[in-house]
Amino acid sequence: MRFGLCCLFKNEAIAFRTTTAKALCSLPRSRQLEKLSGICHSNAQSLVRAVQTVHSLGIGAFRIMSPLFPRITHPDVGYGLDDLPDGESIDSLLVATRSFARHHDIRLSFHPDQFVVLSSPRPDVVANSIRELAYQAWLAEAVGADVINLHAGGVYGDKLSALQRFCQVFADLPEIVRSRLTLENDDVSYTVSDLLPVCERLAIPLVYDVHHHRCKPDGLSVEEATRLAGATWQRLGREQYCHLSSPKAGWEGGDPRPHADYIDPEDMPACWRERAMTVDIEAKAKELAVLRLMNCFSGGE
DNA sequence: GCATGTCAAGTTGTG
DNA sequence: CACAACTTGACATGC
Repeated sequence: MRFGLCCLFKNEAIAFRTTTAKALCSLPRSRQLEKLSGICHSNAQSLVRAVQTVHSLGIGAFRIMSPLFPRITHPDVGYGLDDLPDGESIDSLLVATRSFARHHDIRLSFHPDQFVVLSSPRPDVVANSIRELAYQAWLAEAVGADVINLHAGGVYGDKLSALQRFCQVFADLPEIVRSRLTLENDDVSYTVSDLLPVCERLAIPLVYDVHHHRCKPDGLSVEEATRLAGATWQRLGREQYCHLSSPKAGWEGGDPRPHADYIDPEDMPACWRERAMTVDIEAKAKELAVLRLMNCFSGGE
């Protein structure tokens, strides 16, 4: 069992900077690139420190935040590493991240945010999504990340048509994207049962989020969903990936979807304990939540 | 200095 | 019909 941290730290002094398109637009291009170069260089340094810190804490996986290089695919202020004054230095920091992660077996992943929707009926939305995925895949290749995990997107009144569009778009994606793309069950629209046929058809893995499954059940037990999702990874010879979180307001009464600061050990499926798998911990207390959970199960492993 | 509103992008469900 | 929730800040602005 390998536990993973998502994007940020609570107590460690590791921060990721950003900027807005609006702020950049008020600058001439050369000043834009200087500003972006400073931010990207700082973030690449933070990424190296993040994987080092994760390793020293005994955590085995790290999800990299999508805007590591902010606004890089923006239509007006987008850029490439080559355009930045510190481009070469940034590139060497990515190489350093990759070699550290590989040497210490830190598994890296990406989770593009809600704007990346391959099933949308709107061609502009799909085109922007493909551009963003190409960027994340390039970055994934640079740092050695094996997973770019997506939700299936909207329903638009007809799930099967939406999934059909997803499959059509998938077929034309570049290989560096396709070889990393995974689908995750969400808490509103698509369950494990909905996604399994798509994953089988496209030969891509299914990331099983047990919290989403509990918010939107589909008749499968947690054990069945774990096993069926696991098979999509095993068939590719890859380690299974799952997500775990606890409801902020508890399972009774309020909305169970918002995430709590820490994981209630009760929410950890018993059938996961002895499994060879990566479990990303989605909790607001970040590395503190991962460490507390690891402590909880350290006797059992 | 410090508080507060704003930030590229999509979709759904709620008030 | 407008707006918050998804993940969660950090930045820019204005006092």
